[in-house]
Amino acid sequence: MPKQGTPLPHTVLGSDTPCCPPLAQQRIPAEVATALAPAFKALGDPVRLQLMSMIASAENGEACVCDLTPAFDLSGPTISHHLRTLREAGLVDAERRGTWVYYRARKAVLSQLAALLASGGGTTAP
Amino acid sequence: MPKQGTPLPHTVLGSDTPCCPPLAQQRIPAEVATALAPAFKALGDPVRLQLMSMIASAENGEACVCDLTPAFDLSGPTISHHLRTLREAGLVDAERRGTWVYYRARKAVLSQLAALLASGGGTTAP
DNA sequence: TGTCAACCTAGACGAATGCCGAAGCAAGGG
DNA sequence: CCCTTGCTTCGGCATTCGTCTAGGTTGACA
Repeated sequence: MPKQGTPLPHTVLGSDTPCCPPLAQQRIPAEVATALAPAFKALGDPVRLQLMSMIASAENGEACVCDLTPAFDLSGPTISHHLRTLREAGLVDAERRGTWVYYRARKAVLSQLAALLASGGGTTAP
Repeated sequence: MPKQGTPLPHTVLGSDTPCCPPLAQQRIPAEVATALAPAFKALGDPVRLQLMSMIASAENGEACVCDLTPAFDLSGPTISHHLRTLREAGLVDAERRGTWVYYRARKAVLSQLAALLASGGGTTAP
């Protein structure tokens, strides 16, 4: 294997995921839970949650790593690792353009997760 | 001291949490990320995600542990531990009624999380 | 009162996670 | 051509997580 063939891999949770009936409306099957849990787990860290927000709310829908890294008190490799986690959870896409690497949010997946958490019928009941 | 005075404690993420402007609309501050990440982390496990769904979609809005436990190939204490995690993340409430303990979903919190993930404006962008 | 059932807590252990520094690849100048 | 800059991967610790068995604590019932 010539070492570094593929530029940047993604994973899972594309469009083959069953998903989507609101969590509170119908008991979700084990398969769906197993497929979606990694996405929530990826969001279950303050740094990644901020990264996700910075990427998703960026001007052109994409953010450069060179803009993301200095926003934290963490080393470059650590940020890279968190971005990799987000990528492997299917929450973002990465693309290298010239010198820099840009990350882009997969809004469809975010919507999927939002729909799952949405209360379906009875919104709130204080 | 008779040891077990308080019945069952909850934690965090009640109504003091800032929250809510969609993640993709505006970069969320570190405090908010820190406050919300534990909730996502709690959902980042297949078992807890299923538990959450079973509780949230239960008939009367509440589910008995005695109904939850046999749905998994896990020991009772393990399920109890997962329920505790959900409780400490502020996602569910627990109440002991006679012999059984009932768990109830905090739909308001779920809605909060859903709103955060909702794409605000541009739903999907293939 | 004694006994049983339901559920939680405590302690332990392997596996995964978060962090870093050092090293490796890619692109763009001198 | 080499050298610098940007980002990722690699190898290592310290910490956290998921699971179990064992041992309470509470409530119901004979």
